[in-house]
Amino acid sequence: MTQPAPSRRHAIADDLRAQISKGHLQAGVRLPSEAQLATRYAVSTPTLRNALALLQAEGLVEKIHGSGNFVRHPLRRATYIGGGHMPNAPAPADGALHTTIHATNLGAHGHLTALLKVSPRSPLTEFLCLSHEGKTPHSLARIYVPRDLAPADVPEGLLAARLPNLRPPLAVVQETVSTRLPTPDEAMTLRISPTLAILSITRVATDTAGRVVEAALLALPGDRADAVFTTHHTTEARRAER
Amino acid sequence: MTQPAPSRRHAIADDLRAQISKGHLQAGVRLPSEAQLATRYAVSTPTLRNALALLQAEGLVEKIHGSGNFVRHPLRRATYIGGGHMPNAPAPADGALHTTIHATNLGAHGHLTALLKVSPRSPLTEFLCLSHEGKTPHSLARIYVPRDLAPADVPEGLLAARLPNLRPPLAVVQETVSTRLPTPDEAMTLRISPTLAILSITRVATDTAGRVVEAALLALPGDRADAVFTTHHTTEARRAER
DNA sequence: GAGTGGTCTAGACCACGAG
DNA sequence: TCGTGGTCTAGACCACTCA
Repeated sequence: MTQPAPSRRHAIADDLRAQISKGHLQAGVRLPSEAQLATRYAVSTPTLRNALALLQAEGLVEKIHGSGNFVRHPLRRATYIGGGHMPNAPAPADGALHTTIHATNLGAHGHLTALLKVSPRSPLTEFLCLSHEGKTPHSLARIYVPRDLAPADVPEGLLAARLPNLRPPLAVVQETVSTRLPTPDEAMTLRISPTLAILSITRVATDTAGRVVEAALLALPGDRADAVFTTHHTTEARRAER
Repeated sequence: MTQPAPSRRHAIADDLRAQISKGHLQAGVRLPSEAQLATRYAVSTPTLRNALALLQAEGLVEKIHGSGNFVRHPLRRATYIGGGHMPNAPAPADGALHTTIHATNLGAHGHLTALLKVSPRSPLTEFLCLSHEGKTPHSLARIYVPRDLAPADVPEGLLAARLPNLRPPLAVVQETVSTRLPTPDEAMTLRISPTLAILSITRVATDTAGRVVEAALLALPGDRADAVFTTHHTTEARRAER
């Protein structure tokens, strides 16, 4: 009833998907060339490419121009833990996460002024954080901090270790989660297809005095990212809600 | 540097996008037919359709088979408030939300057994909730409750009013947010393109005795949905975290 | 340079929607 | 029925990767 279009590209995608999940096509292997696959399935090349585009949007296949189509490695899911505990990145399952951080000074502009509640061109420090698990990119974070709150003279090599400890006491952390297509930059950096949606998290941290001390823009690959938020309802909290 | 492919379809999409944002193409109007647009931009029909597909994936354009391409109405964003306060649906900006609920009895199976921590075929009640704001679908929720906790004899017409009040005291609410492509069903129901990612929220509510009293699977259109989670750090809570 | 994917064309045929 | 979008074809030409 809800299967009006068993089009060829879907049939081909289903077949390849099945072969991947059954292990006939193992992770990392190169698929036959598009021309060969088109011949095998007796379709034209655009149709076959259309089928591959479906798998690509699901994150099952990675296309590398001039080289071939590859079955992606099984996705270890990256879990972002909400609630303001994590400074910048999701925690990988096995802890083998490597983060590079690059700091830049700049002036507030655009959405940042609203997020941080500062005036335009007010001095900020941007931390650009890219996390890898092994060789695969795992998350991209842009963290903005008013410059007077930023660690001033920490060598870049030590930033990763120091950042988590440099934050003032927080009162409220608000995280807004949405999904969107990646910018070309983000797609390149995270090595995902430009057609694969990302999980976009905007985190605003406010200190006990009501000042915004951090705004973080996180981009997580949609094919392997979860964000988990746990709320504990104590009796008092439940009472307070009414 | 990051502009390697100013391909025609992107140029066309950019042009149409600009016309929409400038108001030259107003919300709700039908675009010229694909054949006419192809002639105007001097490209073939597949290329033009490719350009429209980009706008469709961004949620700017809605294609209606046999009828035409339409500029979508500006998206009032649907905001889901985390923390277990909302029974089933995001809150619309202006409160004009209409929800239809359909209840079904079924046995636990698949992921549901793990989510609800019950044995296979254990009796459940499913509430299928579809929320509309005006004529546009806003969210789709499938809520599963162990049958002995489900309201037994409430007429369906009253369910919407009763559901929020029927829940036992909660201890922990855990919400997992991810993004994925909609199933064909979901795309139909939410009236979104099958290529537009959705925000998928799995909410598991546990009562004070540690029993899972509800598992909810929510699907929100990715082009207009946000999920907001706010964490209040009291001094004691911060201390407890260490 | 050989082989791969990336883009595009010009046109065919089918399926859906509205009058 | 007619105009619309949906799918597909066969092949051209370009750009990238790797030996």
